[in-house]
Amino acid sequence: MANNEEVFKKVISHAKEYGFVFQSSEIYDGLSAVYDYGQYGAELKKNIREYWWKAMVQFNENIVGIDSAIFMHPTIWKASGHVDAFNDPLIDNKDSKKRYRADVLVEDFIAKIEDKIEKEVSKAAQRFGETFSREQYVSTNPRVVEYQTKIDTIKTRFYGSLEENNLDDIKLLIEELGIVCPVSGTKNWTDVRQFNLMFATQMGSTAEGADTIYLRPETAQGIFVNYLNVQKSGRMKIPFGIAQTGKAFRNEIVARQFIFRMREFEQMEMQYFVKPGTEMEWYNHWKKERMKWHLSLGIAAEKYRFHDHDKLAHYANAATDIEFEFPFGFKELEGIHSRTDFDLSAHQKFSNKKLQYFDPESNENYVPYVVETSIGLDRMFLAILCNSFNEESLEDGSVRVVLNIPPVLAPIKAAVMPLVKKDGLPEKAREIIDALKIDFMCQYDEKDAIGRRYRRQDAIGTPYCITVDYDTMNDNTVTIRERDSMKQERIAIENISGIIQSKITGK
RNA sequence: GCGAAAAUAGCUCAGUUGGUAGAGCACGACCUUGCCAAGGUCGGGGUCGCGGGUUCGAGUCCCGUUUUUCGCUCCA
Repeated sequence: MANNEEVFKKVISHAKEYGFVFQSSEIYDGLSAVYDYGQYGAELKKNIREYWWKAMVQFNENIVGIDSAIFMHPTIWKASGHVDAFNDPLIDNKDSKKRYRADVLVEDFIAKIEDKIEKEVSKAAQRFGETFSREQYVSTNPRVVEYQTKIDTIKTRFYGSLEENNLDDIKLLIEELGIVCPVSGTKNWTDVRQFNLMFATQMGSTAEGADTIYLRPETAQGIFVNYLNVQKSGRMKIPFGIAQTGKAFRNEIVARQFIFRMREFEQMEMQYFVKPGTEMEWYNHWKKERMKWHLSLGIAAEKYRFHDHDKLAHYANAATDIEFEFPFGFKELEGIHSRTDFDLSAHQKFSNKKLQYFDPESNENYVPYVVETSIGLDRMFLAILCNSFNEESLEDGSVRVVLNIPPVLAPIKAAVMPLVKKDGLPEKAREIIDALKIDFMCQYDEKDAIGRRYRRQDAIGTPYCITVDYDTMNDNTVTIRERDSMKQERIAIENISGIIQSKITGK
């Protein structure tokens, strides 16, 4: 594991040194858990996005892509459950280092008092037998009344403070009640803090007219609220899918592990709308399809695994993660969720608009069920980077740092270089790259010894190097050197483009 | 958020009991060589993460802070 930590550090510094990923705002000491993509990172990221888009949208006639706005109507986040579900006051115990929801601690405390009441009630019930009236008992027995009063007082104060956002008083209440941490048994609490995982901003240019709106914490809702627009304007028939890639924002409490968990990140999501009752069939279909997509990149199958959820989120009736083995362990890369009609029904309710689909086959109206595939683009980027990074020991004892990026994703597809910087070789190489760069990202390099230039390309994962030598001047052939094998082949200039194309696509 | 470690040139690092900032690589120019990285000459680049303190004097000691990595925690 210590070894893996080393590897991860090397990947991170390689990413910076070679222009893949930079810390955001670095000259101002950086901004926590925000990163920028550099010249090669932006290419790699774009290529991953395109590879996904092709597999989902271009290759599936019944899936279309959209691009919805990051800003959305605030009520959308009430309907989706994000406002309520992620607005909890949290408190930490300093001794056990456990974090609790303050409301849960208080509710648990109240539950204990209620237990006491129940004990009193059941004792009394035994004593009085059939003549026992619970209602009368709890309203007259002084001890029970006292308990009940205490509960009411706590509740009034707690929810009052919560309403006023008076977090100090919530902490005071917890201290006054003598609530202890179930793990450490101590009352050594931090202040109560409110964590809202959504970023808020103001829309409207005047202060009094401004409304709070949120930066979307997921891209899925943009698809749900547009599903009828797309269905009608695109004459889509169920089952059909809507795909989207785009930025999402989460105010993570702890954001770490390089670009694995960032506050601003990019998702690639597809929502598949199906007839209720068929969702499990499609859930299994997409589970299989998505794993196939990952394996199509030539990454070892052992690096991947499914992790089926036992505990399901409020919107799902089945869920699994595709996990990838990062240097820091198997972690979620993609989620596949059967979201039922939770989202569409919620939007139907909150918007007062019918979001039903008329099924011409069965002649019925229904709210479709949704199966979602959702992959983190940045995580995929990190997976590719970690998986590609290699320090190879060569036969001559030297070490070669190489990124074995799948050619289809490589930022630069080919480098063109003259063997020497004279005798017309640079001009010839320029001619070649000028033709080649119309179809491929290419790079020209004439500085330093040729072997060194090859190694520079290895470090950024360029799969092919085209070298112009003295033979080129006579017979219009060049050598093409392959990154992984370091083998060279002599080919005609006119065939370069076709050969690179076929190697990249594997056809 | 708690705890641990780290931060010196673009990168990797050295810097002695506190005494005026170094190396290799990389980068730029020129010369030389020419198929798997490190030939020669010259050159550019650092207020040692930031802010305080102790001291005649701080990269070095102390405090705070920021960022990163790790453990715990959290994770729609």
